[in-house]
Amino acid sequence: MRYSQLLITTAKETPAEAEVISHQLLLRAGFIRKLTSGLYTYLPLGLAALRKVETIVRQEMNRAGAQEILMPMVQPADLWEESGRWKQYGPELLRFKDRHQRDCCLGPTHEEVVTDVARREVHSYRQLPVNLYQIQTKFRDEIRPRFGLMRGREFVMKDAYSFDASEVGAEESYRKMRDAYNRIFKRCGLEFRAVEADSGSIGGSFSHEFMVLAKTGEDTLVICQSCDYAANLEKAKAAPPVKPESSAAIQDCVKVATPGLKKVEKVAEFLGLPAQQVIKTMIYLADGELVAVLVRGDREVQPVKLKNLLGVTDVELADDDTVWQKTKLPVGYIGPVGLPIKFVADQEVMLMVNAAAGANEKGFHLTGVNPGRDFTPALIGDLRQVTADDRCPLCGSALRLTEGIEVGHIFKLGTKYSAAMNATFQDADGQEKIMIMGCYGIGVSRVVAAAIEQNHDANGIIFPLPLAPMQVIVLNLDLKNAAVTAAAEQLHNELEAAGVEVLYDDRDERPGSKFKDADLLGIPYRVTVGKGVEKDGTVELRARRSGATTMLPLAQAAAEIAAKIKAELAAAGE
RNA sequence: CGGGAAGUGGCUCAGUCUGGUAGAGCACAGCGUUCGGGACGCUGGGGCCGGAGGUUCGAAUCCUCUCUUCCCGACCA
Repeated sequence: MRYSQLLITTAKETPAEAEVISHQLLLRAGFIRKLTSGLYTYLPLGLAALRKVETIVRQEMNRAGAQEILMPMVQPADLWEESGRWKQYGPELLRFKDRHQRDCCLGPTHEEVVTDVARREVHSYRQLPVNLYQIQTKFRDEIRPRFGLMRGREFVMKDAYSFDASEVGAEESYRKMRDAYNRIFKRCGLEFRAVEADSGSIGGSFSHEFMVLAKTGEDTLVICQSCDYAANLEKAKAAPPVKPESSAAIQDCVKVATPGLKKVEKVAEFLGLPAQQVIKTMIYLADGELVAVLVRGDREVQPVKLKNLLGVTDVELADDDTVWQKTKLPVGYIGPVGLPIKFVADQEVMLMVNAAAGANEKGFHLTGVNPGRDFTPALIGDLRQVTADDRCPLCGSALRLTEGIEVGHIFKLGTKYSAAMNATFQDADGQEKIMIMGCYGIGVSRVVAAAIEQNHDANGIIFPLPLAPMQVIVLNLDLKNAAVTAAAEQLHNELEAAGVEVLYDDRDERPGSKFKDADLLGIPYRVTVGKGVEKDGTVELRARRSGATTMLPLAQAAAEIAAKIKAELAAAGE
């Protein structure tokens, strides 16, 4: 490919609209252009990088036994009515009417359509298991698209769906996908972790997220320093609480005036107790109903855990006015003793002895509060957020918190959709049974952004070789010099003939501009053809990541580079 | 949707406070000098200053409304 004929404009300056590095570099390097909020055009090199990810994903999905199909992006409301999601799904689902006034939507995901495919096509256990996938543009009308390709409204996703005849089979399908995902992200050359995750609104019994480690990640991961435990902070289990030495005698409940002291720290200080001796009572709205949540004073409530314990679809912190209007309870002085609304407790709270808590009366707290004797929660569970000070729930070692970008998510769905939509098959025993499903997504376009977040320097992108839109860039430093130009053209041709993806910079630009652009684009190998060719017949090979340079004789250059690339891709798992 | 910021050639911005009819750098086109880490000179094309209304002799600038974009929160690949 000749640079002079490629549709690309690079920019020295960072566009004002881009905040994160991948967005900035994708724009500066001329890979993408914004149409409007959350919608991007992929220019040739941006598309080339996207295709690299698609190809790896496709190869590994096929290798894992999945079959590629392509489903419509426009979907009829009827199917969504069947699954119950027409009502459940929020405004993120873009709905519209066609000319016959039929309700439709743009597919944000394809459980409904694929389940419809399965129930029409699959009738016998002999046809199972089957795993169907597609690579397609999804549309989600995000509340706040941001960070360029990281969270667009339109994005390219690989979504796969497995159908099995039995639980055992479904678990096997899940395991296969998990293995495939590990291979995919390894082949992409990314540093990533598979973590235990919340299964969210898609529902189902368990799931893993694949996280690319990068500072700009929107998620926080909890990773064990010594064993394999890794989880999303939303889901990370707190190590089981240990019962403290109960040398102190059980005290009686005493009401103490604590005027103006609403914060746990203030109350603790006033009472001369550590914060962990205070019961913190938070009031949440769970699907619109007020629920109090008890955690130790030095802990934070993890809303996702709360949502799961309560079995509701949405929880949010209730504001003070709402609480007062509905219950006449003064926020800051609320506690479990005699609390008139439903309340639940973190498991740690149940081990507290002689704790302090709000008295449900403005300006007063109670001391000597003891769980069991003084209050009984409706539910008890792990509700608090894990911190860096916690220990691994599996092995007890230290934990590390780190940021990650979610690039893949796999779920064991069970029969949520197949039951609702009546996707059944006849089993070997002649019985009609419901298929067991799993679903598996990869944010293909997000992988491109994540790769850049993880691989860049002050000069631009540093693509891992398997994802690079071009593997080599050949710079002709002196177009007017016949010998140099002849050498550069020859190298370009030989590399292409050897199956290398090469961009030939034949622009009439000064060397400095060419070097800068080559760095910005992140092409892994750069070959500079300049005076050296005339002097001693050599060209300079430079690795983008390490900056290491080697001089190669022109005659062998193409063959050596081609071999190097082949070897490197093989090492990456191709 | 709540909170914050910003809209001026393709990009980065100045000009707005104190109204007088639009500028710089980059990019683009031409010519010349340059040529191994984003050169320089000259010339040129390109902007109804996001939109609508208002105030005024006169509005990029003041007022009102509106649209859009970006950032922080709840959702998610």
